[in-house]
Amino acid sequence: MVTENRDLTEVERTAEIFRLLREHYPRARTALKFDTPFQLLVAVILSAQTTDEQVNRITPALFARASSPAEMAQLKPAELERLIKGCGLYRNKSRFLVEASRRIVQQFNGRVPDNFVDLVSLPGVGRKTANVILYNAFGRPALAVDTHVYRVSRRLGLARGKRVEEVERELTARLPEREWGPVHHRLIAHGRSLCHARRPECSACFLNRYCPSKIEGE
DNA sequence: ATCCCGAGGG
DNA sequence: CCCTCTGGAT
Repeated sequence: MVTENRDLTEVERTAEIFRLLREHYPRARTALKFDTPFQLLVAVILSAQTTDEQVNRITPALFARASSPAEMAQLKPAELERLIKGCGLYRNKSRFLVEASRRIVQQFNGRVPDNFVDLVSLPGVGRKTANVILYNAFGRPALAVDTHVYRVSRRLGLARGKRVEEVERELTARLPEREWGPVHHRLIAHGRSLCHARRPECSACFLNRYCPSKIEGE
């Protein structure tokens, strides 16, 4: 109902962007396969610098061997590295998985914590991983800022801060809590399908009218 | 700021 | 060959 020929305000522009994202990615959700919070924790740690598809190829055999923190805590480093090879960064990830599993057993009675402070206290779990677990495993309001969310939201002018934590604050401030998780997945879907890191497909993008970073001819 | 690090795409 | 993929620790 924009009957006047005036520029949209910032609030109107961002609202329109979020609306179009919701319209184009109505069911965006994590592609990682998991049955329990612990399995999700493992999958998210493995997903660093790797595609979800690659993680899903590895986790079935891994979970068949160890699907609980108690079981994974006892795996020998060599065996675990073999199980997760193909994921990249496997030495770090192997160490994180064993150490985090031990801490979950010893300090949290074998249960993945459902709060941010305890989650980020686990080795290999940073802000992004903790927020992914809070939303996807426990249904808590959380907006994880990963490489896609960071890049896409800044290009669209939804956030301006340079630090990840600032971007997270700006995005959550613009949205009701129930939208935090869904928006995270929609921004990722958009980053993967059109708003690539290298050559964004601006001419094919349904948001290009509202995008301050639109590149002509792309 | 740098390191880790395999798989897949262009 | 180069780059990127839902990072975290030092």
